[in-house]
Amino acid sequence: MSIAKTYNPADVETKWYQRWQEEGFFKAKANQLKTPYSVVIPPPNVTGVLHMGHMLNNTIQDVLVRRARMQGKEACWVPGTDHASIATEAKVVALLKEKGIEKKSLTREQFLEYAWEWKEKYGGIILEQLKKLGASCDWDRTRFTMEPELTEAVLRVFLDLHQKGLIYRGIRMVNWDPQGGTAVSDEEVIAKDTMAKMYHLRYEVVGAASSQPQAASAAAEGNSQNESLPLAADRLWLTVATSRPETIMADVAVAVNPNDPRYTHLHGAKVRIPLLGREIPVILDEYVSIEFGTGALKVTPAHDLNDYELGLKHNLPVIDILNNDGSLNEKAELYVGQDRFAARRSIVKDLDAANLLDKVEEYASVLQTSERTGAVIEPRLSLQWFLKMEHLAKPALAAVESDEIKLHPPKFKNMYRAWMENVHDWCISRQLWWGQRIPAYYLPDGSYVVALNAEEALKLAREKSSNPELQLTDLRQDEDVLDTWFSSWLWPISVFDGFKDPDNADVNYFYPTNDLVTAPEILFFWVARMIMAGLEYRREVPFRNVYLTGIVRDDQGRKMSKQLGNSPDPLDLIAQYGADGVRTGMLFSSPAGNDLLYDVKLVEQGRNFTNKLWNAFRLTQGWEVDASLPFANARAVEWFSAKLHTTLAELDEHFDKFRMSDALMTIYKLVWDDFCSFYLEMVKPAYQAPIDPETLQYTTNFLETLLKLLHPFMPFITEEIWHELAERGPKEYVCVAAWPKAQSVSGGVELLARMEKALEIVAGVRNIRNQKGLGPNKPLTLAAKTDDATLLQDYDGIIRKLAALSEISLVETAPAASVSFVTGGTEYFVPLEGQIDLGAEKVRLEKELEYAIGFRDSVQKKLSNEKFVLNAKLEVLEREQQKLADAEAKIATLQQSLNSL
RNA sequence: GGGAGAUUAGCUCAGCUGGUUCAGAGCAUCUGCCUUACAAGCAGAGGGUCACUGGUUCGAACCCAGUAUCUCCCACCA
Repeated sequence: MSIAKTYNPADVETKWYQRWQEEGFFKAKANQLKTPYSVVIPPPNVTGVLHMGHMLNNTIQDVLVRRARMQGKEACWVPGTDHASIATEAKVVALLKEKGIEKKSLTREQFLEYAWEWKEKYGGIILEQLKKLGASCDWDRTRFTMEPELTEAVLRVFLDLHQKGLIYRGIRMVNWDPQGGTAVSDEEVIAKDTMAKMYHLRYEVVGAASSQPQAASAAAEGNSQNESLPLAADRLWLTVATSRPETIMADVAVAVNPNDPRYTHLHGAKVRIPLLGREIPVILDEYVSIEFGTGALKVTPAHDLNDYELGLKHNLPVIDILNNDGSLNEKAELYVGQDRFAARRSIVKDLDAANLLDKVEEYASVLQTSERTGAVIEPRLSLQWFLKMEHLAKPALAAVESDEIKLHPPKFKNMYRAWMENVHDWCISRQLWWGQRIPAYYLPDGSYVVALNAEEALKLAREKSSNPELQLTDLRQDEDVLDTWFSSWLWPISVFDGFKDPDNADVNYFYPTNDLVTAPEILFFWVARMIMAGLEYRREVPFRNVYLTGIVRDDQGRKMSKQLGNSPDPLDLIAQYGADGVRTGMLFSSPAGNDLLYDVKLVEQGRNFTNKLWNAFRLTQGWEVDASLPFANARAVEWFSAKLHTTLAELDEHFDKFRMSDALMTIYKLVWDDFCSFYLEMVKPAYQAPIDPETLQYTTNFLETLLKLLHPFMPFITEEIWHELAERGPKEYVCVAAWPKAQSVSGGVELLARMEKALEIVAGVRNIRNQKGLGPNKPLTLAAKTDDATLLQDYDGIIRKLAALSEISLVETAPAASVSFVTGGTEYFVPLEGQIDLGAEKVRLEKELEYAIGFRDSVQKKLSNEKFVLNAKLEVLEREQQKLADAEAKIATLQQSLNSL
C-alpha cells in the first residue's frame, strides 16, 4: 500500500461531507435521553456570499457544535438566512436599474415579484458555501426570516405588543435616509467626524421692543464684524450661526438665551428670514448656549430634534421643506426640486451676493450617516411605528448583569449595560417593500385596526366602526414594512416554531439555546433584542453564552472589504489549503473579542498541521508487526498516556471558558511536539525493523484519541484517517465518536517530571552535537556523575535512542577531553577525544561558573534579609533554600570540571 | 463631550486571587541537517529594563495614582 506523502484535502472533503449527511449525523430531534445542545446561526443575508467574517464565525460555531455532539449531547445547529430588508431591496433596485427598470415605475406587487425571483435564484448560495467549510448544520431545519411561518410569528408578535400598548404610531423625529427613502433606527446611524462649515447669517430685526440706538450698539458689540460692513445704518441685524443654511426656509423662530445681555433689546422682537423675508419671532429659552456660535439659534422644528422640542415648548409651527429623497419641496419656496446639498451651495451664493452672509467658519462636527447606504441622515419629523423599550429592556439587562447570560469576553457587559440603560424607543417601520408589511388596516375614517390578515381586519373594522357593510376594499393596509431586526429578534424561538405552537416538543427541548456566536457590531441590533424577545415570550433567556468574535482584518489592520479588494475568496482558500487548514488557520490567533489579523501564513500553518498529522498516520501504517516481540515501550506509553490525560483536562478547561485559540494550540502542541517529536520517535522501530504488537496497539489507540480531540477543528482529515486506521462499522465515525474523558493517572505528575528530566538530557546532548558540528547520527557516549542512577536506568533506552548514544555510563570524575552540561543538579559528560578545543571549553565553563556564583549570592542576600524571612510564606522560604542548595551543588561540579581540564 | 478596554520578544497573544518562570507560547529570525513519516520537515539557538513616572510591600508585569499612546462604544449644542 502506498499513501500519498502529502495530505490531499480535495479528495476527501466532499466525500465525507456527503457521508455525514447520508448518515444523518447532523440531524437533531428532541430526545429526552440526551442533553440538548443547540445553536442558532446568525442568519446571513439571503443574497450574501461567504466572506472571511463568516468563515471565522461559523468555524467557531462548528467547533462548539461538533464537540457537543461528540460529548453525547443532542447537538442541533439551526441554519438559515435573513431577508435583510433594506440591503436586499437596495440590491434589487440596483439590479432593476441595470435592466433599465425604475422602481418607481413598478407597483408593489411587481417589485416583489422581481425580488422573490431574485431571491429564489441567488438566495441561499451562502448556505452551500458553508457546507464546504464543513459546517455541521441540521439542514432540514433551514429557515428564512420571510418564509410564511416566520412572517406569521412576526405578525403575531406585532399584534401582541400592540395589544399590550407597547407598539404605537406617532409623529416623531426619526433618522431619515434620503437615499434609501426610509426611516432607520438609531442603531443604523453611524456618526462620522468631519470638518463642517458654520455659516453666520444676518437676519434683519423688525419691531424690536426697544429700538434705542444704545441697544443697537450693544448688539453690534456682540458682532464686531457688523461695524466694518456697509450695512444699512438705519437697520438692526441679528447674526445667527448655522451649519445648514438651506433650512432657513423652514425656520419658525430665532431663539436667544434670556440671560444673554447682548440680546435683551430683542426680547419680544421679530426677525426676517434672509432672502425669504418671512417674519418670525425671537423667542427666549435657556437651552440656547450663550458661548456657542453667536448665541442666537435658528429654530427649525421639522429638521432638528432639539428645534422640534423647542417648537413644542413654544408652540411653534412645523414647516417641512424636504421630500423623501432629500430634495426641497414647494414649501421651501426657494430652490424647489434641488437636492439639499445643491440647495446649500445655491443659497450660500445668494446670501453672499445679498450681503447677508457675515462669515463662514470651519469647525469640527459629527456627520450622521446611514449604515446601509452611507447617505447623510436627515433628522426628519415623520409618522412611524415605534416599540416602547423600557419594559423589555429591564429584564434583559438583569439577565446579563446576573450572569445568567455570559458575554465572552466580559468587557462587553459594560457596553451592554450602557446601551440598555439609555435605550430609546425603537422605530420599527420602514418605507420599503421587501419585508413584512405592517398588519395595520385603516378604515375610511382614518382609524385603524391591527390583525393577522385582511379578513380578520375586516371583522375588527366592522366591530370598531359598527358598520357591518364595511368591505375589504374599504380597508387600506399600512404601506410600510417592519425593520428586518423585528423578525430576527425572534429567531431563537421562531426557528423552533415557538410562536405558532408554543408548547411543541422541539422548542421545549432546544430552547433556550446554549451558545450564540456573533459579531460585536450587532450586540444591540440583534443580541440585546433577542434577549428581550426571549424573556417576553418564553420567560427564559434565549441562550447562556454569547461569544463575540472580532473583525477579520488584513495584515495592515484594515477591515476586509470588497471595495479595498483585500479579502481573499474563502472558497479559493479552501480549495488551496483545505477546509481543515483554513479552519485551524483562522483559529490560531483569535481570542474572543480580538480582531483577527489575517495573514496567509496562518492558513499555511493550518495546512502544515494537517500534513503533519497525515504523516504521523503514514508512519504508523508503514510498520510491520512481529507478534513474537515483547512489549518494548512501557516507559514511552505510560508517559504519553499521562501527558494525554493532563492535556485533556487543560483542553476541557479552555473549551469551557471559550478560549478557542488556546484549546487549539494545546492540541497542536500535544500532537506536534509530544506525540510526533517525542512519543513516535521513542517507539519508532529502526529502519525496516518490526514493531511489537502491544506498542502498535497503544500507538493506534493514542492516535485515535488525538483524532477525536482534533475532530471539531479539523473534521475532514480526522474522519479520513479514522477510517483508514481500522475497519469501522456503519455508524462508527469520528464525527460521532465519544469525546475522551480526562482521567487522573496515578503517579502522573511524577511520570511527567521524570520524562522531562530525561528529555533535558537528550536536549543537552543534541545541543553539543550542534555546537560542535557533529552530525545527528555520529555515535557518541554519555557519562554521568549522578546520585539518581535509576533515572538513567529507567530511561536508558529512550535517552540513547533520541540522543543517538551508544552507551550511558556512570562516573566519579569527569572523563578526559569531554564536553559537559548540567541539568537538574547533575553533570553530564560527552567524551570527544581530539575533537574539542580545551581552551574554549574552559572559557565556557568559567562563564557558567561566574553566573552560578552571582545567582547564589543573590539568593543568599534574599535569605539574609530578616524581613523576608519573617514575612514570606514557608513554601517560598523553602523554595529559596532549595535554590541556594542547588546553586551550591552546581558551583561545586563546575569547579571540579574546570580542575579536570 | 462621556464611558470602557488595551500597552509583555520582530508579529499575534498567554501570564488566574502580587512570591516554583522577572517572564511564556505560536509564527518569524539565526545555525546545522534532504537522518527513508513529514523540507508543508528535523535538531538546536538567539531575542523582552513586561509603555513611562511615582507609590504601597520584605517582594510587583500583576495592587494604587498620574502621564503618554492606541482601540472600541455611546452622545440632540446649532
